[in-house]
Amino acid sequence: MPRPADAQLPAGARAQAVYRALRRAIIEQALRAGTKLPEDAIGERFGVSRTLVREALTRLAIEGLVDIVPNRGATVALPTLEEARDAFEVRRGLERLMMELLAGRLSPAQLAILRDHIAREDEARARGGPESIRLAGEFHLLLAQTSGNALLERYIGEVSSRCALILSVYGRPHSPECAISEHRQILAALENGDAARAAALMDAHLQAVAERAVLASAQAADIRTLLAPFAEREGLAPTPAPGRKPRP
Amino acid sequence: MPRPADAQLPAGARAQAVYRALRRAIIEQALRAGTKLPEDAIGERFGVSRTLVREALTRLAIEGLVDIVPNRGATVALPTLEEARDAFEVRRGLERLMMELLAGRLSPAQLAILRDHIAREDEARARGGPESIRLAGEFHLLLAQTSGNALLERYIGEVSSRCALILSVYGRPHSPECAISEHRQILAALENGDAARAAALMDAHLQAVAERAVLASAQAADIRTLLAPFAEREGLAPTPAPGRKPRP
DNA sequence: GGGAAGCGTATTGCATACAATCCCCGTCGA
DNA sequence: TCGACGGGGATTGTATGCAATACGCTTCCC
Repeated sequence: MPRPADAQLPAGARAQAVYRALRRAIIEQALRAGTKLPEDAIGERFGVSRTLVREALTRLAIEGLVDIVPNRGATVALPTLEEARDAFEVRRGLERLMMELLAGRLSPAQLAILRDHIAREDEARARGGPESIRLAGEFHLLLAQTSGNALLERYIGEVSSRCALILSVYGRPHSPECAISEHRQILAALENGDAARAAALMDAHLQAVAERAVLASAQAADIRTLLAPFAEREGLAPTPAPGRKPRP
Repeated sequence: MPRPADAQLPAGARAQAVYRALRRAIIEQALRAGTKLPEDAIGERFGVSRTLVREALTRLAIEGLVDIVPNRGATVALPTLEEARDAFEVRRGLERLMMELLAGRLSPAQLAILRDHIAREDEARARGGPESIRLAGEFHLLLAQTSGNALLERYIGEVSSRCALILSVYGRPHSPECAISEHRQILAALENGDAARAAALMDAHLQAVAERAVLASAQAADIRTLLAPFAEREGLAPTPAPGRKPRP
């Protein structure tokens, strides 16, 4: 049961609620990269003042999910290819560390939770839809939680969401980003306490995800695809749109 | 030349200025862990409204340099021993990654800058004073900048400042945190392109820093030392202070 | 017809006002 | 003497107002 709609949330929680709502909307691609995020409209929708919306947007900007240009407001971030590379590099470093911390230290209860999550990934994949993307990312976040290192958890969460955004820009639409079998293999290695193998698997896994998406688009000789993020960044639409209608 | 005092900074820059000022004050221990940070007083001192101060404090809270308790305001964070361990763990993961990225890729110009920085560390150490602490941390940040990975740079910066705060709580006062000779060795390994050796050196370096401080205090059987952060966190002073004077 | 300048509107940046909350401290009762 | 209770002051949480800036449109000139 979520919560009575008229109940006031405790102090400071409403800004965070806005933050989480926007964050999730971005990751699930309900708000596509480049979308403008006006403070008024968001505040109106959530029933809060611009102050709280600004706070949420600022946090998202720090995380790299939105771009804020002074006097011009916030938009859903459009990561460059360089930023994409950076994010995956850092992610690999963090997740390898995580494998070291986790290998051989998973309790049966933790194993059960992780296996259950993988099962839900399978379901979501079968059904299709945006949930699949989120769940795949959350597997990594769940591992981070299990590690017991709160800072690592925060960083993994940030970089994961950033990667999700990147995949939404450079990846093929709704393609299965994480091969779920790879998740299973990683979990097995962790269970066996084979830190080196887990790290190697994770490394390969992330490499594969990155390549399936970013490098794929970089290697695609199709100039239109390559230019897409730059065009959208400038607010340019492809030719089939002669006259822009502000709000359909 | 800094800037004419009456010149208005561009939009959005004043909040960042407050953020940087507070951040530096915390790292250099001008604001000790546990110190209260009232919005009014800070805003008055910097000539900005509470709005901007809040923005700065929020950012610092995200970074973990200040704690914000709803309705009770912000204080300079008092990291627990567990948070200290987490921070050093994550830092090791990030800096090992950084070594991989840097090994064998330093240009002569970059090498010169890094060597120059180490020289300045030596000077500051000789003179003593709080600058030494900041410079030691900035060596790592400088390496991150050199890596060309902006995200890594941000994370290393965050975790470094957090570690600096931790050392200010658990470390011996003004002890030389980073052995400068270790910085030299690391740089040499990077120059030679020996990624594995650089990573190992960095690992040992950070391990040493952590042990010189955190573990040292954890092993110290002196209960008073162990309890200090918890006491301060609760606003408790040791016995020699019978009546508290609010503002000397 | 194309481009530059000017105006009006929409939106942001920041400060401030008001309400809510908490803490300190004095008072009261056991 | 100790603890519970409650008022006053200080501080934060949030909304709103005003000024500044940028954008889109019209108009004007070449």
